[in-house]
Amino acid sequence: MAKDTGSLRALRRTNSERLLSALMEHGALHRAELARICGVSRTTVSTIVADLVMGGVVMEVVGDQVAEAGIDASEVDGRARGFLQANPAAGAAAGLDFTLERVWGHVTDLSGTTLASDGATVARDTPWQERLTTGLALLDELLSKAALDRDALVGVAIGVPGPIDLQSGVVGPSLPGQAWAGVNVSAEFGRHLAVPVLVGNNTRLEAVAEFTWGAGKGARDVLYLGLSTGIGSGLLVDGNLHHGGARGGGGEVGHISADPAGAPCPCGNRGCLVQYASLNAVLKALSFGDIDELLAAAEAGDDDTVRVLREAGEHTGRVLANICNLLNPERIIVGGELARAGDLVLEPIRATLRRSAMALTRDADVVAAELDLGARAGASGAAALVLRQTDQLVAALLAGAELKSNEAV
Amino acid sequence: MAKDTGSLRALRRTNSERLLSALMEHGALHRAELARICGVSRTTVSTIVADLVMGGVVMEVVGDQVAEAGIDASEVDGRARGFLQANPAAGAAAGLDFTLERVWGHVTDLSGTTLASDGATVARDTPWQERLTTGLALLDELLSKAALDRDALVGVAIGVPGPIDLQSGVVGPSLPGQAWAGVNVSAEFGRHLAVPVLVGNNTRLEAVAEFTWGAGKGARDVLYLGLSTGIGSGLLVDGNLHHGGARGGGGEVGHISADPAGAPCPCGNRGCLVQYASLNAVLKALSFGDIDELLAAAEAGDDDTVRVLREAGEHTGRVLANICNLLNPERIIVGGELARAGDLVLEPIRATLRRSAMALTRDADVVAAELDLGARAGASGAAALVLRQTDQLVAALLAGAELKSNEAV
DNA sequence: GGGTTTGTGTCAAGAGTGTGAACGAACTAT
DNA sequence: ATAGTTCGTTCACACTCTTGACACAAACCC
Repeated sequence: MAKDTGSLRALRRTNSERLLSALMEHGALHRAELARICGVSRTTVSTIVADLVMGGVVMEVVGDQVAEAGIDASEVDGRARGFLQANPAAGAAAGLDFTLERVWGHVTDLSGTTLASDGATVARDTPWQERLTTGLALLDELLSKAALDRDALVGVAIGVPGPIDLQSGVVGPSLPGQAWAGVNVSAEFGRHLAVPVLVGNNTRLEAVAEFTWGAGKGARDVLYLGLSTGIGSGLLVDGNLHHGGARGGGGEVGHISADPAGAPCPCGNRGCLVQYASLNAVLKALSFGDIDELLAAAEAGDDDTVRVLREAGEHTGRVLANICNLLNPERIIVGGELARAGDLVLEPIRATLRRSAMALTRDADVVAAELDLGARAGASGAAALVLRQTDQLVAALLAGAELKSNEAV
Repeated sequence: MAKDTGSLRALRRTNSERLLSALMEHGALHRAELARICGVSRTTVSTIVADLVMGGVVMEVVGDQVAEAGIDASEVDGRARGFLQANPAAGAAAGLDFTLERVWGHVTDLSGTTLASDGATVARDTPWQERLTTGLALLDELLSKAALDRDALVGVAIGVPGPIDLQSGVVGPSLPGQAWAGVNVSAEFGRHLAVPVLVGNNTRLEAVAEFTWGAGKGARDVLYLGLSTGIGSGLLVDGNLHHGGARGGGGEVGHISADPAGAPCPCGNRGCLVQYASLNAVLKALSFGDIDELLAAAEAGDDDTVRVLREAGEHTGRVLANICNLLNPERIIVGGELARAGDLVLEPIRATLRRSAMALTRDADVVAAELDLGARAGASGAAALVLRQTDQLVAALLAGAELKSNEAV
């Protein structure tokens, strides 16, 4: 089979893809509606759907599931519709998120439902080869928990610290001692996995998680800001994730200068935002040991704490105002540990933004991240990144379905 | 005809589009090569090409034109190839650029060759309705010069000052007295033109011109900076023109703050870049009347002039460093009148950028705009914008070709 | 309750598209 | 001049989608 040149087969594949994509996007549909959406005849829909059901990619919705899917079929005249939906269990997406001392793994089905999620700690000085095997072991463990094997995966995404060069795919240096620096993560994991491997920066993956399931849902121009040890960001431009620029070095909001007259930063600039609004900077200014002390003091209304958080927010707001004038996002999501301070940091951001940005760009919504800010966010974002690649995903599913239907015959 | 639902026709159309796109991208190809590139059989290529030739969209390259197209067919064995190329005369693209006191029009063929280009002046207080008729008259005049009629157009793009709201398509307010404020330019021109009408900000269109034909050729992540009366910009993200954000307010680099402690700006911010690096600001600081005086003094080596230009460059460089850390463009193009000062302003930009941006993002090329910086740039960019929409363009050509081939029968 | 309306899903006939194999054409190398 | 190579075209064939017709199922109308 698979004489793929055949452009008549390509037509059928194209139509199959359209049908499946429509089902994944709209949830559950009946054949006639599907035909209208995709611009093909009901006949064609029926024949293709029969194949897809045979391949296990699509399933008929029966009985209670109809109500569950939130369809009211009773409102209209005519024959009852046979509803169809993409089979969430036709495949799985996995994400692995490597931070300095931890690996977190996350496996979801195609609807984004979490099947398994867990983490493991690693020593700071662990070389990347060892991290890789640890990550793969974690992945296999999660898969077995979910009663799946690697064949079920439609893709895997890997989160690492630091920038990823767009052309070479190699991770660039960021912090000294970055374990993955100089490694082509996609290629290395590709040796062990038979599916596409995507790579992204940790913070950008958190952003993807928010775009997909959190505060960024439905928006097309979003900036996610991660106020953590460092300050990273993820950017959604017209519905597409920004790739990080020519050498993947983009998104470093933490080293945008909030004050050109400020203190020098190791990066070469002066008055970088990290000096005012990173978790480290705030803790240091208040001599707190960790975020919980900070939050306790904030809740108690400690003046110094409120002031430092306000100043952090104001500096952040000034930087955001500049970004708004450049890109005019419709929504700004603030995440990272410091976002747990809530309005104490968000309100100063909003006020400064409204004061400093231009009339047309200043009304961006500034909202807190919705997803849990723990270690899981990056890994779930990685899985989300896989699910976002609808095209590849659909193609993978169809290839798999073709195999299965052939086996069946 | 044109029962467009027919998905078999869709297949043929898809293949026709692929063939035509390949021809437009690669220049000139023979049938076998075309088949290899598009993944279809030579048979199919032959039949489709026959139709396209009939429709006038594609033409056979004969005689001297072969050498002209830069093909050496002699190097290989086998039968001589019949080369094909997209017919540049199969359609035309037009751009109209409205500035405060001028309209400029530009008409090109499909290869981007200028067919006609001219301008007209209008009074500052002319309402938009009158500007519209002036523009259309100019367009018709240019078309008649080029011996074309409106049917030949595959699209028109309009440049206006100010932001364009993404959802509504309405021009937002910018300068007081902006003639187009509140107008849906695309819809209004659409009443008079039977082709797609695109709308863009003046500066962004200059950027498109540079991306397409000037200093931005071949790059995928580019920032164009227009240092003129105001400071605007155009942004290319991974090969796509940035649309200006949620409300079209993006790109306002001039109101990014270069110094939070600087003087207040009417926009609400402090120390905006326009205060240091706009043409007006520089002229005012040196008490010059126009750009020519400035350039003369610069060439004469006047210390004050050199200093002010250096400071303008340094402020610009600081702002660009922040943008580089956010988006990591591979190339930055500096245009607008002030760019005529050349290295006197570019070198300080480069030096500041190298000092202030992060290691990975600081090596963006900073180059001067290549195209003439006169009134023509915006209009030619508008035409380029039309040519960039390859999909729509190809679709329009095929529709036209189908008509013509039917007429022929 | 029965007839009508509306809309769904499937079947057979028909039209259109792309492919593969085979063939003639044209050019290079020996 | 001959062999080898590649190109462009022709024809039978296989495949896909559509159209029109029909059976079916629910809701509406009287």
